[in-house]
Amino acid sequence: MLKKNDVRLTADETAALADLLRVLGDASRLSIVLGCLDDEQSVGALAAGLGLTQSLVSHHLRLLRATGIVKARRQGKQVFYTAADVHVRSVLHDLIAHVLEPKGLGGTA
Amino acid sequence: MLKKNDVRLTADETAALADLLRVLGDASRLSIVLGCLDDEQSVGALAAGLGLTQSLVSHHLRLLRATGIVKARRQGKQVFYTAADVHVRSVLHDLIAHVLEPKGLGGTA
DNA sequence: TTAACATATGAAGAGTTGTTCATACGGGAA
DNA sequence: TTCCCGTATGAACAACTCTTCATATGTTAA
Repeated sequence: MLKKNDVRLTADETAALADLLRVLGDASRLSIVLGCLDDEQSVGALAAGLGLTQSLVSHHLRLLRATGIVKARRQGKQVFYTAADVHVRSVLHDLIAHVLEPKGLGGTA
Repeated sequence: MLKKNDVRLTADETAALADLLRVLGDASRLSIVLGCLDDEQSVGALAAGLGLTQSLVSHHLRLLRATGIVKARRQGKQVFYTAADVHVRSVLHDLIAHVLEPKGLGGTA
């Protein structure tokens, strides 16, 4: 059982979490992650579907993969990306759920 | 009931979520938020407790407040900050829980 | 009023980052 | 082999951000 107000993370844990959040904290990158969160998507499909350059999507995917957010699978000429594991999906789904709630976060106030 | 793989956010919602994550995606700022997540803390107490400059903490708190992550209450000379609402606490606690799980996110792979 | 304390703010610089362009790599088809 | 398609990579630049320093604002006490 975990007491609610026990939020002490070590400096390293805090830094790691901050890194994760920073990587997700870009609109292009976040849309890429969401675009392949529950289904595999090729680089080209992501680029076309999001209206982004193929080069840009590839650059972002490299960082996302290096951070462990996304994993790749090659099939012929194409490379398919999706969430790296169930943790990533869970975290993102939770975040989305919170954002979609009434009086969501990130208000202009 | 929400189907699991329905993660379509509008462009605005995606941008808003990315903004929130970007603001949280800095180690200093994240530590400040965690430092006053469940209890009110004065600026000076946060600075001292985290080993950060008072000026830096104040700068970060301004951004955190502008983003709706934190709220302020003045009492005499001091200003006490804490999480803006239950949403923020919930999101952060969820994130921490996920990070603390075995084989957590943000691996070096 | 003056003085001391707590916080906020502005300017400035070093470092980082997102994007674009051009090009290279790699795989499949002919 | 050559050609085309899909993806990755490197360079370069503008834009942004974190931090520090100095100073201003606001509050309480004397």
